[in-house]
Amino acid sequence: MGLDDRKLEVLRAIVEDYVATQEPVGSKALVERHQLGVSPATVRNDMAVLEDEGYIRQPHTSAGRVPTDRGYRLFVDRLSRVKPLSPAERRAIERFLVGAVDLDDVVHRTVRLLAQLTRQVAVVQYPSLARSKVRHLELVPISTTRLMVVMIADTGRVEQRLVELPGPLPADDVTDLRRLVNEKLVGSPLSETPPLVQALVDESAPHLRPAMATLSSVLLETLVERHEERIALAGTANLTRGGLLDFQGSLRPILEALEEEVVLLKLIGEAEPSTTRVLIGDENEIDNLRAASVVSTGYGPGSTIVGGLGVLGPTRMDYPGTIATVRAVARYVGDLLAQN
Amino acid sequence: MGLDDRKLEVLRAIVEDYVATQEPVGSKALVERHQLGVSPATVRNDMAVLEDEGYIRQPHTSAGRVPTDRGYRLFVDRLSRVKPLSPAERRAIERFLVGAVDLDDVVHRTVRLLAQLTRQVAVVQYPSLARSKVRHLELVPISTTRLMVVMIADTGRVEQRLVELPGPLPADDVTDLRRLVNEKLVGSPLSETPPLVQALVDESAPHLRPAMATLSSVLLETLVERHEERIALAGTANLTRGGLLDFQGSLRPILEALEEEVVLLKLIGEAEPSTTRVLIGDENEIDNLRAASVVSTGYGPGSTIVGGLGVLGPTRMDYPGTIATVRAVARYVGDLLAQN
DNA sequence: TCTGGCACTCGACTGTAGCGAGTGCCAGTC
DNA sequence: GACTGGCACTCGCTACAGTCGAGTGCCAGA
Repeated sequence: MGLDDRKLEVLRAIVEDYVATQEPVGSKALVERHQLGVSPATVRNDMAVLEDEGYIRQPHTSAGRVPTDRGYRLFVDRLSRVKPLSPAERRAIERFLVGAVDLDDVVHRTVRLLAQLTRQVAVVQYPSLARSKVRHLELVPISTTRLMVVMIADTGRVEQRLVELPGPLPADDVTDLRRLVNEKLVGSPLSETPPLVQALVDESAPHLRPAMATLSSVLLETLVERHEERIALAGTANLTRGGLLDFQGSLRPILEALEEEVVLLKLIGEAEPSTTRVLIGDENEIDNLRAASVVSTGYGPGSTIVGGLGVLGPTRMDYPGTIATVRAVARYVGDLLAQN
Repeated sequence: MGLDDRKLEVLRAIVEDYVATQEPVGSKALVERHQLGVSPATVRNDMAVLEDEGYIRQPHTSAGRVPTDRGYRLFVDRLSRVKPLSPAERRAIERFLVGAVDLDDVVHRTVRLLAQLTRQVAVVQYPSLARSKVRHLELVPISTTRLMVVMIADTGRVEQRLVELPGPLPADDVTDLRRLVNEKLVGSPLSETPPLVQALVDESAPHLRPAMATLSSVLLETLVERHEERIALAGTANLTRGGLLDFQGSLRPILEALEEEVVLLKLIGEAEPSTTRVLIGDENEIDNLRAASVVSTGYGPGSTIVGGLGVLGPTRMDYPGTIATVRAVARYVGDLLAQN
C-alpha cells in the first residue's frame, strides 16, 4: 500500500510522458527523460507496485505502461503542479472577449475560445434561468388575441413566448397587465416566482383575470418549471486529434452524448462555487463517456454562479493545463458579466 | 458517348446496389439481383463503356465497380425514381412538429427530425433576418442610460441588443422613441430599412436626436448590415455510420466545416424557391466537403422562402429517399410557419 | 535497498503462398 | 451486329512463419 515519494514521482513522470507522447512509456525512457536518480531496474520495481495498486497498466506484455483512470485521479489530486497560463493565452482570452455585444455573443465567443485554447470540445451553459432574477417583463401585442411575452433577466438572458389569449384584450388592459407583472416580479429570482405568479391572478381586477391566468400559466410552465437551459458547443473537430487511439476507436458514443442537451447539462451544469470538477473516464456517470474526461467549473459575476462551462477530451489529456484554462476563462467571463 | 437504355439501367443498378451494400458491385451480382435480361459478360462490356465515360470506376483491378461523383450526378438527374414517404415517416413528421411553442422550438425539433429521418447530419437555418419584416420594436429601459431594443420579426425571430445611450433619457422620451421607430419601421422588410432608419434621425425632435442616432446606428449595424444568421445542427453522430469507409477515413475535415457557420450558410442558405439542390462530392465548393454530398432546399410560409434547410452525408447516400424527406420536412415547416 | 544482467514475452513488421472475386478478351452463336 | 460462354489474368485479402526489438520480471550481488 505504501507509495513512497519516488513511486509517486514515477507515476507523475508516466502520466506526463504518456500525455505528451501518447505512447506507452517504458522504464528506460523514463529514467532518460526525468532525473529520477535511479536505474531502470528500480523504476521497474516501482512500476510493478504501481500496477498492483491499479494506477497503471500494460496494454500488452511487451509494452510500456499507461496510466489507468485511477492513476490519473491520483495525479490530478496530488501530483499535478498548477500550470500558470502563458501571457499569450492571457492575451488571447482578453482579445477574444472584448467587443462582445450580446449575451449570445459572449457565450459563442467563450465556447470557441475554450475549444481553441484547450484543443478539446468545449461546452458553455447559458446563464441558468433558475439562477436569474427578473429584470423586466415586456408584453407586446401581436394581434388582439396574441401577446408576446419577453422576459429580460439580470444575467442578460432574454426569453420570449407567444401567449394565445382567451379573448381579445384592449391596449389599456395590456398596459395594466404589464404594470402588474412588473410590479410583482421584477427583482425576484425566477426560482421564487411561482407563489408570486399565483398571487398575481388572485389580485387582478376581474376583467383582467382570464388574460392574467393564461399569461401566468405560460410564465410558470415555460420559464420556471421546465427551466429552459441552453447550451453552446464547439470544437468537436478536436475529437479527431490523436487519431483513433483516444476513445477506443469510435467517436460515435461521444458524438451521441454531445447531442443530448440533458447530458451536457449534467456534465457541466452542477457547478459548485470556485471549484473545478474533474471527472475521469469511468467516474463519469454517462456510459457513452466512459472513455472521456470532463473538466468543468461554474462561472458568474463576482462569487455567484449563474452557469457552468467546461471541456471534454480523452482521459489522456493535459489536466493541469486544461484546469488552468477552464478556470481562467470562467473568471474572465464572470468579470465580463459583472460589468454588465 | 452513346449510353443506351440498358447502360443507364446498369448504372442505376450499380448505384442502388452500392448504396445498399456499401461494397463494389460486380457484373455477376448485378445480373443476379436485377432483371437485366442479359449475361454478366454483356454487363461487363457496358460497364467498360460506363467507366470510359467516367460514371463508374474500379477501386482496384480485381474489384467491382463503384459510382463516381459524375455517376451519382447522372443518377440523380435522370435515373432516380421519386420515392414517396412511408406513412410512418409522414406520421413521424407530424408528431414531431406539433406542440412546438416557439421559433427556437420549431427549429430544434426540425433539425432533430431531419437528422433522425435521413440518418444524416441535418442543418436548419433560422428564418433569415434579411427576408423578415419588422413586426414590432420594443424599447426597454434597463437603466437611465441603457436601453434594450427588442425586435420582433414576422418570421417569429426575436433579436435583442443593448444600447448604450449618450446620456440619460427620461421615460417619456423612451415612449416617443418607441412610437417613432415603430411608426416608421413596422411592416418593412429589414433589407429595406436603412434609408428609413436614416430618415428617422433627421425627422426626430432635436432633444431626441442624440438618442435616436445611437439607437439607429445599433439597428443598422446589428440587424441589417451584419445580418445575424443563425443555424441549428444535429445528427453529427450519424457521420460515424458506415465505419470509416465514407469520408475517406477522416471525419476531421467534415467536423471542421460543420463548425463554421459561414460554411453552413453557404451550403443551405442560398435556396431557390421550390427547388431541391443536390451537391455531390466534388461539386461542392468547400474543400473540406469534397467527400460529402449535400441535399438542401428552402422553406417558408406559402411559396416564399425565409430560410434553408438540408442534410449532409456521404456521396454514397440514398438520394431519392433523402430528397423526398428534405422536401417533405421543408413543406411541413413552411405550413407550420404559415399558421403562425 | 538498489543495480546490472539475463532470459523471456509478445506485438509489429516482413515475406510468401494460396484463394477467389472480378475483369478483359476472344471465338462462336443467333 | 449484338450477345454469350469460356478462359487466362490481375490483385487484394488472409493466413502463416520468421525475425526484430522494446520492455519486462527476476535474481544474485553490491
